Amino acid sequence: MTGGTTRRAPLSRDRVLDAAVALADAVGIEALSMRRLAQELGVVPMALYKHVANKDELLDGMVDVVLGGIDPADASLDWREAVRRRVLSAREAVLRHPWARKAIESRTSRTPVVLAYMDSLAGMFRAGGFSPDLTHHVMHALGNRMWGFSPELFEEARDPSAPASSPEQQQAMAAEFAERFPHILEIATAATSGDLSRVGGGCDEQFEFEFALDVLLDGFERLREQGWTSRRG
Amino acid sequence: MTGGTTRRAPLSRDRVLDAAVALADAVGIEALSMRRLAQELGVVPMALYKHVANKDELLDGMVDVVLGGIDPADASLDWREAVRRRVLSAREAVLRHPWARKAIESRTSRTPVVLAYMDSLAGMFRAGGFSPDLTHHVMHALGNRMWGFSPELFEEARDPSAPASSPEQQQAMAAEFAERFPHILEIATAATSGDLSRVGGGCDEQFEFEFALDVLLDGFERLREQGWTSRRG
DNA sequence: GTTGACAGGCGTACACCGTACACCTATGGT
DNA sequence: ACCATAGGTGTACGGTGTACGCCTGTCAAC
Repeated sequence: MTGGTTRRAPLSRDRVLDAAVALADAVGIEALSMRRLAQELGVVPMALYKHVANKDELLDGMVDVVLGGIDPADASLDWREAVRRRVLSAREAVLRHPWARKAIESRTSRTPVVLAYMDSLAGMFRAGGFSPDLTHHVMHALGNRMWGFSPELFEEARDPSAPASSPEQQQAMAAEFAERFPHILEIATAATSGDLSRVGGGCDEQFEFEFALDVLLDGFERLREQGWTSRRG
Repeated sequence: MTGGTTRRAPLSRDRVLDAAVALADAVGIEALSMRRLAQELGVVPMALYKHVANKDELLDGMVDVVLGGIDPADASLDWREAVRRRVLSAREAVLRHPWARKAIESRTSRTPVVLAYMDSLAGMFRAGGFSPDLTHHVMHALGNRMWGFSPELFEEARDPSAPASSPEQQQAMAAEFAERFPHILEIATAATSGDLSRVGGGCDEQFEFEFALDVLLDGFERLREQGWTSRRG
């Protein structure tokens, strides 16, 4: 008899990918191993290789899953709002998974999902009156902003396992920091409205992201109006 | 007697770091292991641990070595040219080592070298009349452009080990591509002045980089003139 | 039915990784 | 002359990705 305990549902590429995403969400990308993933699926490690060629392909697939969460394009909007929303939607999708950023950065392959996203973005510029030439360059300029992140420069990465230091040590370190990196201290102060106890609390990354995005979009708009072209030489 | 063969020069943190950089240059960052590095230095793997705490610290140190190649700041320039040169110098330093980009992206720690670079950049904005507030936001906006790269979206990553496909297959793939990603095809055509055989040859990454950088710098300049402030609420 | 191909899960094995721990030894200050 | 110590050694452990061969349940063709 086959019954008793219901037979485990058979694996599939999608099931493997979904489980990998869930596992990475739970334990982090660096703790995601083929063995651990197999265990999670109640299966022997080598079974996974019937569904993904190797770990790199697994990671590519996981990225595709994340990117699948990006909102579809809305054709009724003007180019600027359309691009803005799409990029911010990508950001949301990526930030839903803490590991996604690193995974996207480390992958270099262009899967069809990635190409489709880039294509729709390029289409928005074209529909908005951008020349193919200008579209090409602004796509480059958007760079990884397309994916909804840029390195979080001021992220403190407060290490909770760091050894606790005495107040005097902290004070000494703060003093040295102020001397060596006065400008960083200054802008950190500005960012926290002078409340230096909040420095570790981080800035409003969403605000910073939109700030940079809008500076770029403003610039693009101006270039478009001017009929900018790269004819160089 | 100690002579005969001259005794191997003793290790030091700097010697380890330099050897690691050279090895990564030669064999790539993913083939850089503690064991391989030790072998290169004619030493047993564990000997390295007297000079670096672990592999992560080794990578941090390597990044610092690379960043050491950035030109010093020139105080005689106006802010815009100063920032521009410094960022482009960082780009040069990073691109000298093919692995550096990935290494910088994967590290999250702020070593003193990194902080010093950020601080000098912030100082340029401040000296150019940017408020601490605006300086903070433009630093964020520069994002990884600070490090001289952004994801090379159109880099073909032509895999030479890819199986050769027949002309018919290639044609079929091209046709499918044109149908699924028409806008990408269009801007690729623009980028190569219509010579599609050059599509894989890549764009002028340096041009694209400076394009984006200048759009940002233009935007920053305008915000500065307007006395922009983030007082939000 | 019977058969045979085959998709998919299993087990073993290998080479490699980072690094903890104990040990040895040459060096230099006292 | 002493001994602490910095720095190189050797062994060992638990992890990794994955090549290779086997076994089994499913299903189409006869």
